Amino acid sequence: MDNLIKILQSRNIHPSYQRLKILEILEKNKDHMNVNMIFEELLKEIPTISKTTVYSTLSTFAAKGLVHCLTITPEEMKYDYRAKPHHHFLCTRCGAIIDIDVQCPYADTMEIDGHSIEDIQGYFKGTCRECLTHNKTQTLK
Amino acid sequence: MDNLIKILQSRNIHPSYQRLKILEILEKNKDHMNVNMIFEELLKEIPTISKTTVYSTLSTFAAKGLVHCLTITPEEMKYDYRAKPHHHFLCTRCGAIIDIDVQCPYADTMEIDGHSIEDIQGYFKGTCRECLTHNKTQTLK
DNA sequence: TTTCAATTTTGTATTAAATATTATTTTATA
DNA sequence: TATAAAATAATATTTAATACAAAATTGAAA
Ligand SMILES: [Mn+2]
Ligand SMILES: [Mn+2]
Ligand SMILES: [Zn+2]
Ligand SMILES: [Zn+2]
Repeated sequence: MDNLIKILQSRNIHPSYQRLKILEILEKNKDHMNVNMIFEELLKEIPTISKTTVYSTLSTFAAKGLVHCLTITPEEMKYDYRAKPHHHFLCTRCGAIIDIDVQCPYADTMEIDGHSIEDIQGYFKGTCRECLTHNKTQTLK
Repeated sequence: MDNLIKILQSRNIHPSYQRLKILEILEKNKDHMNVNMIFEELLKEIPTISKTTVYSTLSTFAAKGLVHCLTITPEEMKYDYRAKPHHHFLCTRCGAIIDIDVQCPYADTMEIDGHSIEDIQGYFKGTCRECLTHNKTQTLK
């Protein structure tokens, strides 16, 4: 927990109880959670938590570079808490979002066609390995 | 217009008046329009057009591979009508979405980590060339 | 400690993209 | 022409995200 406090302080984010709990949840489930998943987890420990706080905290985290925002699905934002930049695969059958460690030739580039790059997101979409082998039928839009 | 009919027929899409007009708009403004932009354009020629029709038509076009769906912004879906696959740059200052012709090493790959790829989307985000030179101040979220 | 401003959290209301549902219109076919 | 299927339109609903204001908490000055 002391570790989490330092993480927030190093980014000039006041380590409130709510923010620490949200960071803890992101650390624990290193997946690609949406606001509702985080909110539901929080409810277990902070019954008074407000969804507005989750939105505002994630917005703060994103602004300070603590989390990355994924728009891989059109429904809602997914939040990624992982140090190394990486790409993602979205399975259109089961909805899984899988980390892809590709070596993007622009990963270390700060500029492209004269535009200054601050973030790179690579989205691969298709059918995941699991679904291919199990030959599942359900297909997401 | 005969050309547009053939495009739809070649993909087994019945060339209704509404669909042809939507395709025409997509051809004319080869940009990255959202449903509302297309709807507003349509209203000029088809005052009775329904937004539901725009949604359903674009959904059909996407299913048949006529358009590509971009989730580069979290607000709403953008539709891309261009033959060659390409990547995109989003300027977080002015909101411009610019085509990027990068040579992605996975562009011609159909598989990654055992997952079958059907679509690849590369999103670069930052400050566009225009904004850099004009040093504009407004910043989008 | 007390006071007070700034920050953070919460509750509520609102916005708007997207979908669902049903009715109407158009098209194709027997 | 009659009928079924497909496409369009109108309306209602859902829900992620934001806006706004009130309440609570924090931190520093007095
Ligand atoms: Mn990830
Ligand atoms: Mn494009
Ligand atoms: Zn899958
Ligand atoms: Zn710009």
